[in-house]
Amino acid sequence: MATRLIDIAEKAGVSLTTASHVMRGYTKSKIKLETTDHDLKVADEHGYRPNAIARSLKIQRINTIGLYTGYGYHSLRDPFLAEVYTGIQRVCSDLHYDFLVHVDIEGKEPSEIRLRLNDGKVAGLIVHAQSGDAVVAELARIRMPAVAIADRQSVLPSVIADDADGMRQLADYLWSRGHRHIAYLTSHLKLASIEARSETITQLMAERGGRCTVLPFPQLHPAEFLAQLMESEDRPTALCCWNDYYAYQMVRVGMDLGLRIPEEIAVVGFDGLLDTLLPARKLVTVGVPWEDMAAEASKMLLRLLDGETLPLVTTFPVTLIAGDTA
Amino acid sequence: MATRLIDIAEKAGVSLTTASHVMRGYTKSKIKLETTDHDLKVADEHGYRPNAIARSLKIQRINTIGLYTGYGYHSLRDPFLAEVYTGIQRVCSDLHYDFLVHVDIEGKEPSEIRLRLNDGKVAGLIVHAQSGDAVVAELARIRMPAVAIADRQSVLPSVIADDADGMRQLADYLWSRGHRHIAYLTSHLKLASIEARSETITQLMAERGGRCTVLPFPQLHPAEFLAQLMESEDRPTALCCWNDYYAYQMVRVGMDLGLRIPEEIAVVGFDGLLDTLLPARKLVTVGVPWEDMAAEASKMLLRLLDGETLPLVTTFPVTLIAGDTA
DNA sequence: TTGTAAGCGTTATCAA
DNA sequence: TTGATAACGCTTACAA
Repeated sequence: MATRLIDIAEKAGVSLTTASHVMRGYTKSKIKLETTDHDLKVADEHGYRPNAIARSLKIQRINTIGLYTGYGYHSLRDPFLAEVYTGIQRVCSDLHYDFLVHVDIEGKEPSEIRLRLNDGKVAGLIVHAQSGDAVVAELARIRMPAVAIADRQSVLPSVIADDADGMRQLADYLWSRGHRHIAYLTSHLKLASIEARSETITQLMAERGGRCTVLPFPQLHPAEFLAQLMESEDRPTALCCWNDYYAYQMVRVGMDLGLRIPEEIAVVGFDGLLDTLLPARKLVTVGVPWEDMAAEASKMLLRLLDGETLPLVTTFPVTLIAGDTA
Repeated sequence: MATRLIDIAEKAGVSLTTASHVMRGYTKSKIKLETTDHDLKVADEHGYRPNAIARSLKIQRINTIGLYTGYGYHSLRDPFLAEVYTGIQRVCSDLHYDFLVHVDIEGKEPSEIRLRLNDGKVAGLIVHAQSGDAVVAELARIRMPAVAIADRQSVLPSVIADDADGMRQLADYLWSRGHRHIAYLTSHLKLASIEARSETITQLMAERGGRCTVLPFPQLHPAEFLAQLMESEDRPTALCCWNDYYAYQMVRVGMDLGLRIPEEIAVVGFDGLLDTLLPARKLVTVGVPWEDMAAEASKMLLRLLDGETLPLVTTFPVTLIAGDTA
C-alpha cells in the first residue's frame, strides 16, 4: 500500500487540506513557509506521490491519450506505425501526457470495442483505421475526442498527407521518363489514402493519353505475378506501389527474376520510410527470440501482481543464423 | 459527461446496488431475471460502460502495465524495442490488460521519475535499462512490481538471452573459419548484455590462443574507422558487432570502401532482428512526414480536449525522393 | 493560515 | 431479492 496524502499530513502534523495545498503548491491561501518546507520534506522522505487515479476521478480529467487502430495489436515492425508511435510519444513527452496502447479490444463487436475505448482510461484517441470502420463511427457518435491520422475519416478531424499531389509528382516523373502504361499495385485494405492514390494516378495518366491499370498486390505469389506480368503482351513499364514495403518486395522479386531495374521494369513506392541501410546480404548473427521474451516478461509481471514469487533470472536459448558475411 | 451507473439505475427504476450487481453478473444474490434483462437493456441503450478509473480506485487494482526504458522517449525505429512492444501487446491482449507507455518522465531526477512511474496508473512495469540505473534501484526499493527484459538488473527478476552461449557459437564459427584475431565493436551504453558478450568472446578467444580487441563502435566516422583498421599492421580479420544494426552499418561501409566481405573482413552481429528484405537500391518514392503528422495529430487531440474546434482536414505536403529504381 | 466536509463513480457490506 | 451506506484517495469550496 503506497503512502497516502493523509499519512503525510499526519506525520507532518497538519491537516489533509494543508498537505494537499502544499503538495499542489497552492498560492492563494498563504501557508507558513515552515509548514510548507516541513511537509515537503516529510513527503519526500516517504516517497509520496499523489495517486493519479484518485486525482483523475476527482478532477474528472486524465492526462493519458490512446491509439486506436483497426487491427488487433499493433505490429511495430510496420515502420509506419513506428513513426506514428514516435510522434505521439514526442508530443506526450513535451506536454506531460502518457500514452496508452489499448490492446484489450480484440475480437469484439464494434460497439463493445468502443465501450472499452471509452472506459475513462484515456482522455482521447488517435485513430488509424479503414474507411467505414464501425468503431470509428461509434466513437464519433458518443463524441469521444479523437483525431484520425494518415487515412481520412469523414467523421473525425483528420491529419493526412497530400496523396493527390504525391501521385501527381510520381506521374510527372514517370511520364517524363517515357512511361505510358503503368500498373498501380493496391492493397486489400480499405484505406482512404489508397483510394485517393489509385484514383489520382489513374486519372492523371488517362488525361495525358496514357493509362494506369489498378491491380491488387500479389501477397501470396509476387514472383509468379511479376513473371506473368512481364510476359504479357501489353505490359506496363512501371509498377507504382501503394507503399515502400510493397515496392521493395517488387524490387527484390525483380532482381531475383534477373530483371534490370529500372530498364526493364521501373518501380516506385510511397512513404519514404524504408531506408537503404540494409544491403542485400545475409548477415551471420545470433537469433534471439526478443518478442517471446518480452511476452514472457509481461506474463511474469502479471504473475508478480498475483503475488507469485519468480526466479531472479530466466534465460532463453539463442541460435546461430548462417549468412554470407563471415 | 458519460453515463454513470446511477443514471442507468434510475432509468431502469432500480437501486444503485442492484444495477451494480446486474452489471457485474453477480450470482450470489439472486436477482429477478426480468430485472436483470431490463437493466442490461437500459445500459446497452445508453452505451454504458463502468468507469475504469472509479473502479480502480475502489478495488485498488488497475489492469494496465507500463514500460520503463532508460532513454527518454522510446525510439520505435529501434527494431529491438518494436519487438518488445509487440510482445507486451500480445500478452496484454490475451490477458485483458492495457499497455501504458510512460513518456512523461523525461529530464527529471531518478527519484522523481520513479515517483511518476508510481502514481497508480500502472500495476507494474517492464524494464529495459542500463546497469546501475538509479530509477531501477528506486523501483526495487519501493517494491514496485517489475521485470527486466534483455539486460539483467540485479534487483529485478530479469528475462535475458543466453548471451554467453551466443558468443560461444559465434566464436566457434569464426575460429573454425580461421579467424585468430577479431575485434568486438561495443556500445557506449552500459548494458549488461554488452558486458556479458564482450567479456565472453574476449575470454574464449584468449583461451584458444587467439585474441579479441574490444573497441567502441565508431558512431561518427565509421568509414574512417574501418579504413584505418584495415591498414593497421596487426589488424583483426573479423568484426564482431554488438548488434545487427552496428553490423549492417559495417557491412555497408565495407562495401562502400570496396572491401570484399567476408574475404577481406568478416562481419557478425547479434540479434537476428534485421532481415534482408531491403535490397541495396534506392527507391524512387514520395516522402511523407509521418512522425510530424502523428505529432500534429496528438497536439490536435489535446487541443480538442481543451474544447477547441479543429479543422476537419489538415493536409501535409509531401516530396518526391529521387532514387535509382525508376 | 488551517480545518471540515462534500463528492468524483465504483464496489461491497450489511440491513431490510 | 433489493436498497442504504461506507469506503477508495484526492481536490476544493467554505468555515473557523
